[in-house]
Amino acid sequence: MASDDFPVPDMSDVALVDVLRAVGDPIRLSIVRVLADGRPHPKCSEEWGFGVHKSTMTHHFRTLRKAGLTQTTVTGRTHTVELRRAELDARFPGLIDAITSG
Amino acid sequence: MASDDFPVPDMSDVALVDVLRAVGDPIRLSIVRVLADGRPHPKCSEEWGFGVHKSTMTHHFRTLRKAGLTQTTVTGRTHTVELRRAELDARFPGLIDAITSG
DNA sequence: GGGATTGTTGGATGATCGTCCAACGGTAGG
DNA sequence: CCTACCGTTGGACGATCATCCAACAATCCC
Repeated sequence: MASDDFPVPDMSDVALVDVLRAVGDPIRLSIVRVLADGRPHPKCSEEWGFGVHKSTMTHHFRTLRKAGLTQTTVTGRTHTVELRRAELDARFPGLIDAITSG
Repeated sequence: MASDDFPVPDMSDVALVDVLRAVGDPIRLSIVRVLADGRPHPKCSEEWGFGVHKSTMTHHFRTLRKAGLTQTTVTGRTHTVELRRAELDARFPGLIDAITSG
């Protein structure tokens, strides 16, 4: 399973309403707020202390990626996820700030 | 049916994730963008040119109100809806701007 | 009062969503 | 090779959601 198996939409194709729907879930919003530090995070990180099943996390990470919020990099058997910060800031100015502040 | 029949949550009780979920729908996002002009708008306004049933609009207006985004004023047989702009800006700085710009 | 306007309520329906589980597939390390 | 680890896939299930429809309620105007 390579990084190519996690395609990302063109940011110009990303609709605001889809971004909002993606972050309109407690777990996904928490993920985005952690990712807002700008660094890549492993999917298995202990930071995600939600009490949900592995496959549920897979579902949430996929939802965020397909909504244009994140991108996944595969290195060996670990996956790291990262916020598409610069692109998001260019497309939706102030949105990520507003969502992740506080 | 008076204005008291449309209770509004305390802004301090409003969670960001609920606001985001409320606005994560095409129709409700459009409503909020129209309301962003700061003026009250009648619920029956022609501005809402979505091809949906009356009761569907009732559902969306209720969803927005319960999420803390709007407030309703009843005058006679017409209802006007209004964005709780100042309160929202104080609670979630930059959010409404980010959502309604562009 | 009678009819038209404005909007809500309740129920029904089909779709989507969040979650879990079992099974599978690479990858790394002994 | 064999095992442990990391993560995905597919299916299943209950809950929520957006929508429509019919019926109702309140208000305004003639």
